[in-house]
Amino acid sequence: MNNPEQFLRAHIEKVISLTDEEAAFIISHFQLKTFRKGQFIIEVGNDVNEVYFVLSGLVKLVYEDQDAKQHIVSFAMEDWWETDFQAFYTQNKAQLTLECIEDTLAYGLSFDNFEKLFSDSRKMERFFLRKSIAGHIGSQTRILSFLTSNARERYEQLLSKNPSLLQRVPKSSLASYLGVSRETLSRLF
Amino acid sequence: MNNPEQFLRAHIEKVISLTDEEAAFIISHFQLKTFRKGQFIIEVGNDVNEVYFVLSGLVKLVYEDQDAKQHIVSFAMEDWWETDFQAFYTQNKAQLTLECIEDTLAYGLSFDNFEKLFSDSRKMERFFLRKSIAGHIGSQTRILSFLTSNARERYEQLLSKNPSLLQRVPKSSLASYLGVSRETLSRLF
DNA sequence: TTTAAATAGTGATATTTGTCACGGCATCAA
DNA sequence: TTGATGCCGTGACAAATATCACTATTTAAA
Repeated sequence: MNNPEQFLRAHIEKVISLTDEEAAFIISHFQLKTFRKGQFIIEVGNDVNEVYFVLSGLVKLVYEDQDAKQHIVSFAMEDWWETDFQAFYTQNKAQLTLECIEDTLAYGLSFDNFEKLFSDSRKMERFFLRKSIAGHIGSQTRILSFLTSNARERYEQLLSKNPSLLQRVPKSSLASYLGVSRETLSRLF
Repeated sequence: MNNPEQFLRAHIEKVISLTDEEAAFIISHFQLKTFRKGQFIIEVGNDVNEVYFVLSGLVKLVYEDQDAKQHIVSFAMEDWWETDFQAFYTQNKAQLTLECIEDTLAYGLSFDNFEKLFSDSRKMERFFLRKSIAGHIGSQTRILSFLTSNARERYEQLLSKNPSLLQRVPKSSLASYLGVSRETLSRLF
C-alpha cells in the first residue's frame, strides 16, 4: 500500500466529495495498523473497540459453534470495512473472530472516534449511512443465494463476484463461507 | 391502528428524542396508505418510489426465480420498515415483490421526502443510520443461521423470535422463508 | 349454498449433502 | 533432510432434504 491516506480518501470520495481540510480531519481519526498472517484482530469474549478499513491483505470473520466448527461470516479484502458489527455498535463482547488470512494493513477507527466523526462531520454520517445500506443490500443478496441456489451455484456466484478468492483462500474456507462441507465442494467440479 | 402519528413518533423516539415540532415536521413527510390482503405494493419491473413503515398488518418481500418458484426474503409486520431496498436506494426497477398477507396500514415515505428528511433533520439521518445498522446485523444473523443450522433449528429460531408468524402465515410461506420445501417442514414435527 | 382454490399432511422415491476414513502432496520449520 | 501440519481429493456410507403424487380439510369466492 503506497499511500494509505490517499487510498482511504479516494474510497470515501466514491460516495461524497471532500475538501483537503475535510479529508485531513477525517483521516486524523484513523490509526494505521499492521497484522501478520494468522494473527487474530478480534477474539471471542474481548471488547471490540475498532472497525477496520482494509488497505491491503485479507481477513476472515468467523463464528465458531458449540461443536467447535468454524463458519465464515465474511471475507474482507482491500477497500472493505470489517469488524464484529454487533459487538462494535452495541459495545458488547465479541461473538466473532477476525483473523488474518494474509499479512494485512488496515486503518482502525475506534468507537469513540467513530462517534466523534459523525457528530463532527455531516458528510461522514452520510457516508456511513450509504455504506451501511450497501452492506444491508449485500447481506440480502447472500440470503437470496441460500434460498435460491444449491452449493454449486453459490460457489459459481462467489467466484464470479470475487475471482481472486480462489487464489487467495483455501477451498476449505470457501466451503465454510458457502455453508457446505469441504468434501462436497471438492466433488462439485 | 388508533393513532398512526403517535405510533411512528414512539418508534422513532426509541432511538432519538424529538420535540413536538420536530415530530410534526417529520411526520408531514409521510403518507398514510391502506392495502388489502393479497394486494401488491411493489411489483417486479416497476419503480420503487417509497419505503414503508408498517403500522398494522403483515407483508412479505418475495423473489421469484426462473422456475417461477417463490422465495421469501423477509416478512414485515407492525413496527417494521420494508421495501425493495436495492431498487429504492439505487432508483432502479424492482426485482422483488411486496405483497400483503393481511390487510395492512402503512406510512409511505417517498424517495424525495426520504432525501429531504435527512438533509433537513440531523436526527433522522442518525435514526436511519441506526436502523440500517440494525438491519445489517439482522441479516448477518440470518446468514449465520443458514451456515450453522438445519431446517428444524432454523424453524425453531424463527418461531422463538417471532411466535406470531405461526398464526398469521401459512406454513408453506414459512418454509419458503427458511429455504426448505413445504413437505420437509411439514415432516419436522 | 356450492364450487374452486389454498393449505396441510404423508407415502414413495430420488437427489443432495454430510461424515468418516484414508492417502497423496505441498509447505514450513526444526 | 526430516517430520509435522495443512490442504485436497475420493471412496463408502448415512442423513437430510427435494420431488412427485395423492388425499383431506379449510377457506374464500361465485
